[in-house]
Amino acid sequence: MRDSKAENMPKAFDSKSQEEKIYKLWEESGYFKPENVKKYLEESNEEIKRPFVMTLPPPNANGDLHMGHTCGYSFHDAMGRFNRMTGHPTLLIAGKDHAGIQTETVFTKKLKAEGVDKWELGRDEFSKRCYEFCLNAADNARNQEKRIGLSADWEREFFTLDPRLTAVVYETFFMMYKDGLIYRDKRIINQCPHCRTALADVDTYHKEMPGIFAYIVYPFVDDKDKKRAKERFGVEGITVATTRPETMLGDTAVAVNPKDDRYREFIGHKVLLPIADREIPIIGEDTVDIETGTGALKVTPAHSPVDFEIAKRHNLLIVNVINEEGKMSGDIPERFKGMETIECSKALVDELDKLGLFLKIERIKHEVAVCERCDTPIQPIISNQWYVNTKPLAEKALDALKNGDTTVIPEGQQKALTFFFENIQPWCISRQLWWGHRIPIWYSGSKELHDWMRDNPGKTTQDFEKEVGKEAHGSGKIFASVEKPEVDPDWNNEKSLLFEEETDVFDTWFSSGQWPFSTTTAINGFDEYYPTDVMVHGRDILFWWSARMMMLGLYRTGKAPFHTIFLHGIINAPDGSKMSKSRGNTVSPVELFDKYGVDSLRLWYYSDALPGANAPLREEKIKGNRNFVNKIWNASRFVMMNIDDSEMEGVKKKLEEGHFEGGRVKMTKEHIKKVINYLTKHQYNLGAEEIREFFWHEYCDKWIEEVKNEIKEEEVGTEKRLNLLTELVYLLKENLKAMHPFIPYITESVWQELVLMGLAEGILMIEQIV
RNA sequence: GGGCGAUUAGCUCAGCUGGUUAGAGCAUCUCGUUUACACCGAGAGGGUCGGGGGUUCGAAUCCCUCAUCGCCCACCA
Repeated sequence: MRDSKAENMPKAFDSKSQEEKIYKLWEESGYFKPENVKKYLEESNEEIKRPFVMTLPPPNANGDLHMGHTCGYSFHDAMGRFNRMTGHPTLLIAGKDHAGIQTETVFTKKLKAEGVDKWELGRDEFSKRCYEFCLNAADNARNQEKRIGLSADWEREFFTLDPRLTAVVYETFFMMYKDGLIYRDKRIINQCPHCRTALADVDTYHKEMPGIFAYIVYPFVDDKDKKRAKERFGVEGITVATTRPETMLGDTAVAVNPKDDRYREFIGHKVLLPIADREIPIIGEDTVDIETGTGALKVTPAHSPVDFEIAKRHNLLIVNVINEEGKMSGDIPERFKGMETIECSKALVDELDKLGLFLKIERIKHEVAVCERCDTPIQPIISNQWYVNTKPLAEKALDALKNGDTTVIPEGQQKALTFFFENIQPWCISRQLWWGHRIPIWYSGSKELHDWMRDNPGKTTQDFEKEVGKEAHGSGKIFASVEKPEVDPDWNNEKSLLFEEETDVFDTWFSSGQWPFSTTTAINGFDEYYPTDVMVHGRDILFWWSARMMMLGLYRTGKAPFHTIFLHGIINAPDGSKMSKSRGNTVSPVELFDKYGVDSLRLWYYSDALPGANAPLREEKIKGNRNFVNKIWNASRFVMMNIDDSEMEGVKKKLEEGHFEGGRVKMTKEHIKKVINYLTKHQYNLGAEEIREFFWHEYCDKWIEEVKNEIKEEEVGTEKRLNLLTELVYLLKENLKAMHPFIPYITESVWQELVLMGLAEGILMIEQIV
């Protein structure tokens, strides 16, 4: 250990070595656990308030933290530390996310590099190895969380696939299934041909891409119609315009607006779908825009959500022509089968041109939905998936927002969330992946049988056998259960009973949407720690995450999972653009930790990453904060240095007696009151400004300078000197407490220096701000 | 198309429910200090608070309107 003399303190605050040392001290103190905080409060006769609890967003287990993560954790930690220092046994639950699609992709690549094929390995072994991979890889992210100073209870950290959480997630699923809130449905879904899975709407985003607008003639069947069309339109049919010619093979109608004079008389008549040679009707639909294209809309129910709705209204056939891989398939001419959609589009245009049915092509730019993970344009296809009926859940969430059980900061985002809940759509929760929580469903007979029975209401398993040509080995009913069911009461058949297990996994958000109650339940602390207090994350995942947590939390517990959603700002690149790996403009937080120290970065987050704001990275500001942190170090060093060895006992005694009054004390007390107020109201920018302003310009620039002059003339050991020095120490300690939630490392480092000199005790982290 | 937000000093931003000469950090300039700290101190310059209109004794703050920018949601044959 270093000599406790202040003269031996280094002239500049060495953040890196101190951070390591101090974090270890905190961790070993045990005060990251609420039980120990409680014990401490009891022993020191402090008031014990209700627990303060936050469940933290789990970052990807195999990734690095980015500037957004560390921003969030800076806010979590400030809230946690503030509450811990004001009488609340505080629990921060951290986690690591299994991150479905992303991890499956990464791990598959990793296996490949090792010469292992995922399909040969098989699903169970893959999952087992991937689980281990995640657990091992999690150290990296965890160390980065610790580095930012996060005072989480690491003994209660969770991996999102932890069996204890899975149990809760399954329980929720069974309840919802029983309540009819979860159902299987055949709808248009967003299929990512690359990831080969269904995606929820929120998992896609829109991107402007070049495209085509092709005009194609669908000739009339009836000669009279042909003649009339020829007179009117110059061609013997009705012309449709489309951006995706390949979908025409799945057309089952042409829709026109009944108000459209050009086409009204043809409603109910038939055209011949070229190439497919299928007669399809002209139907009247008010939703068709007369102005767009030719005013005649080709209807492809299987591959367009809008067309699907039209088809439902008009009882149209649904013809699937694109499969899960984005390739042409189904009831189409052989020559197109297996083609990529673009290839097929070209081939069709060529053929149509030869038939004289292709009029023209326009080059356009349009917004295309693409997969959030891989940027591949999504294919809308018809598919059987699992859904959550979100309507009733959203209503409860809306109530919670309206009656103030949950408040969103900033206010504008509360409106956005309200709007989201008011217009909520069914939530597709099944994903065709291996990595995740397998949906606990067993199909009696087979999945195919079940889906066929749903498609053909009123028909029997015998009909299935006849029409599909496969044997039925079950009733087609569904059993929600983790373990394979033993019997199917509806199966009284001499044929053997077989069960097929659902292979799909849950959307990650279905499990992470239960985070506040799944984690508190898993630590047997639900009664004590739920509902939690504040949920902190970036506003980019408000609908994905907090919205789901509210719905599922209210459903399971009847209580909103948190009273406040605090959405910190988004950190952008210095030029104001989004940080992204593909742009190559990301900055690693670790780099900034090393360069300026953690406290400096934290302080910058508090002042710039405000709710509702976009914060372009400003290194000069972080540098300025570094200077402030160093100022604290040196001011403290100076105070300590000025106490002569012979005066030490006197100062200690006066500190213990604790009679402090006068202008400086009064001002400091008012200052601390302000800081508490700012922290209570989540105004971290004002808090950060306040502590900086006060410590630097009041404590350092005025008071220390004044005292410096006043003691210059004094003999060592006089009462006046002792009083002045003791007051400075006292005020320093009070300031350190108030500053600790913002900049924990420097304040604790100084506190520990004071401890070495016998001017303070214990650990600052647990000191109570009065 | 719908929603949300922004526009204040050279730059990045504060400024809560309207109230004395509009603030901070960084940058710039002047002076000082080298036994707490040059990652320092004292001080200075710099803004008709996007335009226009209104409410008010009083508006950066409330209302209307226009302009520009950003984000989100939905759709696009």
